[in-house]
This record gives sequence, structure tokens and C-alpha cells, in this order.
Amino acid sequence: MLQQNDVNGQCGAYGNGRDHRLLEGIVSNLPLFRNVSPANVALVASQARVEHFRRGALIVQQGAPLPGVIAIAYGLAKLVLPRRKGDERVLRFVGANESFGEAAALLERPCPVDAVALADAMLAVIPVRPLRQLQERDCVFATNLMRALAEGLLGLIADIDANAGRSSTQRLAAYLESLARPDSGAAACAVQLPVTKTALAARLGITKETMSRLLRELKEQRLIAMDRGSITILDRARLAGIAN
Amino acid sequence: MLQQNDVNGQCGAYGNGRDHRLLEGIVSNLPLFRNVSPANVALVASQARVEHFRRGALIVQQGAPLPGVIAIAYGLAKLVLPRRKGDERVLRFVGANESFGEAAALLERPCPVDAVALADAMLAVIPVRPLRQLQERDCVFATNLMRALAEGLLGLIADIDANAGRSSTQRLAAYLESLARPDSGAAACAVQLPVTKTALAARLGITKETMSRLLRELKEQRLIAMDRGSITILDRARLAGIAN
DNA sequence: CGGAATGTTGATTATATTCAACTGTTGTGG
DNA sequence: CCACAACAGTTGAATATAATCAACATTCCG
Repeated sequence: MLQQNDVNGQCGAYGNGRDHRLLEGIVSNLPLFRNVSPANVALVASQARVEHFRRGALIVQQGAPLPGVIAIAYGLAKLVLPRRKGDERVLRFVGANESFGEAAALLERPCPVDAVALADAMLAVIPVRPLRQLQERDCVFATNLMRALAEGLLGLIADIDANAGRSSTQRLAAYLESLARPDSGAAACAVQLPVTKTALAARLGITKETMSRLLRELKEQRLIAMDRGSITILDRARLAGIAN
Repeated sequence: MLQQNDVNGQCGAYGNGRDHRLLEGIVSNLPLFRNVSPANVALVASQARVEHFRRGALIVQQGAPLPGVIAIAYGLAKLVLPRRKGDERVLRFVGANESFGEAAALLERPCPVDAVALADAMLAVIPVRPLRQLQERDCVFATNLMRALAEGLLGLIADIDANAGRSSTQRLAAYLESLARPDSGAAACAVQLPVTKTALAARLGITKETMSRLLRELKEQRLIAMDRGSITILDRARLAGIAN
């Protein structure tokens, strides 16, 4: 592979920036750096770099070394477990001001997932070394890091819980229900799917064909209405009932 | 519930010990406390307590508060996601000198799983407070804790990877293959199932009926031989081939 | 020994996948 | 700006996979 396009090689197509202000802004907005002193943020940011990826581009490949924690400034990415025949399972969507790769980077293990840009994205690569050092010096940061890892772990367990032993209809209903504004009572409520139906299907562990059929069923039962990527939840209570 | 039998209530049936030597021994053998000074181990151990559980007993219930990290001194436990109708999905088996509950305890979140003793077991309950304090003072411990969380996270991802898009035959073959001694080449190799076939089925996300049929198939293909809980791998290469 | 837990087997069925063909949408370069 | 290619979504028919139900055999423990 002559031309490196992922996060391990410098991709020259875009500026591989060292804009300090920019990097400080990105880093300081991460949950990981909440309440960390500006000086420490600046120190870490000074060793980070910016990268740009076009929609569809591979950010990291499963099994490749992870140069550091990846933080998304804008855009959207998916973390996927590739299966054979182009099939894939989406573990998580990562959006602006979120980061991924903490566990693998800190343990210096190969990246367990493919990361793919779902839209043009800008992200920061924060090398492990300064993170390790900061973790040893700054108790606040160390705690943030622990929280992030622990929350990731509980999140994955919740995910497995949601998938195991529930039918695909239940998973879909649960997902749609979770999209509704928490405040909106049982009333009708329009929601936007954050990604394509195909990507959502992969997230829910079903094929796009099955997803299409299930949505049609829900529509026929007057539980939802559909118009492109915009879905209106008509009967939240009954939807939650199906989700079980 | 009058009589508390889980880790949140003192179960009087057994001695609720404060044997300092015992607790120090248990704690110091945990990966979490590797290279932590004896003084710090003693400090933490002094605030822990010992509990005994009979085979089949519920150690913690899903949704219940977790008083601290649970460390197993001897015996075996399973962490399960209960499904309706007595059905369940096993996330992990936890044996002697292993611990669980770090993430939920540190974040003070309800326990995401049921923990059930698979054999008579002795365990230590290590309250969160001293762990937090030690994490702030002792950099070695903080790092151990991070490692444990990060490894747990990567382990779960590997687990999802192994389950997603692989047939149950492949999962079973992969599991059996993983039981074989790493050193034993392609030679036949007798292995012991660490738990009952039913529990193993729940671990692999299949029913005990399916498990029985799959094992029979493997037997008929001369890939394995069976005698009680003892299984002999006859053709490791071909088994690995099936696991794909 | 007796009873509970564990494991086996067959018949039937639910659930979602696969394959294939087709429609609609979007973004790009001529 | 339009044509066209690539992508996203829909639909139907046939199929695979493992679950469920039910009955029975075996093993383990007290």
C-alpha cells in the first residue's frame, strides 16, 4: 500500500495541520479533559495533530496499531466489526466532541475495530505518551479517563443485553423509542435518523432488507409514519410495549 | 425480602469474617494489586469483608447497588444477563483470584448483571471508598485499575466480534479450539470443560439442545471425542478451519 | 436410594438471511 | 445542467438456522 490514507500515515491531500488554537479547542471540549487545567490541555494539544477524512474513508483499520486516542472535531464516524463479504456490525457511532480508542491505545493493543467516516470529518490524533504522563500527574484527568473506560464498558454490556434474546422488532422499537425526546410524553414526535437506514440496520444487528420490512410493519400498525430519513412516532406507549 | 442472601446484606449462615490475614492474602493476589505496597494492600484489606456463597446462590442481582469490587478467593461464579423465562446469557465466568464489578462500583451504578455462584465460593467485598482513595494516592494501583477496565472493554469487544455473524457451529469450534493447550500442536488433546454444558451453551449464546446436537455432529465428523465433561480434540487443524 | 439437575433426541416452527430484481436518490464530471 | 454511476432502499420467494416443545436418559448429590 503505497499511499497511506489512514491515521497511521500522513495523508497529504489535506493540510496535516498544527494549528495550536484549533487543537486546544478540540481537546478542551472532550469529556476526557473536563476540568483539566488549560496548561495541561495545551501541553497535550501541542503533541497532537489534525487530520481530515472524506466521507467513506477508512480512519483506522481493525488490527492496525492505534497511534493515540482519536477525537472527532466535526463529522461522524462509525466503529465496525467487519465480517466477510462486506457484511459488518456497527458497534458505535462517534460524533463531534467524542473520542474513541482509549482502551486499545493505552494498552498498546491493535485496534479492535474499523473506524470509517460517515461524513467528511476533522479529527485530532492525541498520542498516547502525553496522555500517560498526564494521567500520572493529574488526578482529575486520571479520573476522567477511568470514567470514560468504565462507561464504555457498561455501555457495551447494555448493548449486549439489548441484543441478546430480543427479536429484531423489539430492538428496532427500543431504538426508535430511545430517539424520542425524553420530555415529549406519549404524544406524536418527529425524529430524524442520525444515519442511513443501512447503517442503522448494521447497528441493530440486522440486514437492511429486514429493517425495511420491519419499518413497514410498524407503519402498517400505525405506530410510526415515515418520510425519507424522518420518522414520526405516532404511539410511543405502544412502541415501548413492543420493545418490552 | 426478610433474609438478605446477597452481597448487600450480611448473611449470617456463614461467619462474616474479618480475618485480616485472609483478606490481605486474597487482596494481594488480585491482578488489581500487583506491585502495590503491602502497606496499601493492608489498608484496603482492613476495610474489606469476607463472604461465603453456596453453589447456586445469587451473589449480586442485576440492578442492585454494588457495595464494592468483588474478588473471588476460591470457587467459580458466572456473570449473566437474565432473560425472561429463566433464559440467560452468560457474559463471563469468574474464578479464583479474579475480580468483577470495577466499572459499576466506581461509577456507583447499579450492577449490570446477575452474579451467581457455580460452586461453593468464598469472596471478598472491597468497598469503593478505599479503592478511590488508593487510586488517587498510588499511581501503580491507578494504572492497574485502568488496565483492568481497558482489558475488560477489549474483551467484550472481542466477545461481540466472536458472536456477530458467526454460526453457532463456528462459535463452538472456536471455543473448543481455544481450550486446547497453546503448545500442543495439531496433536490430539484432551480438555476439560470448565463448566456444565448448559452453562457453556449460555456462554456461547445457544440453547443446551443446540449445543448437544452440535457436539454430536463434531463427534460424527471425528473432530472430537466425548466422555462426560471431558472432551478430546482429535483434529485441531480442521476444528480451527470450521471456526474460521 | 431417590430426587433434582443435567444432558439427549426428535418433530415442529419462528425468525431472519440470502438472492435477485427493481426503484429511488444523490452527487459528480462532462 | 443533465446524464450517469454509485449508493440507498424496497419487495418477493426460497432457504437456513437455531429455538421451542415434549419426552426421555443419565448423572450427580444428599
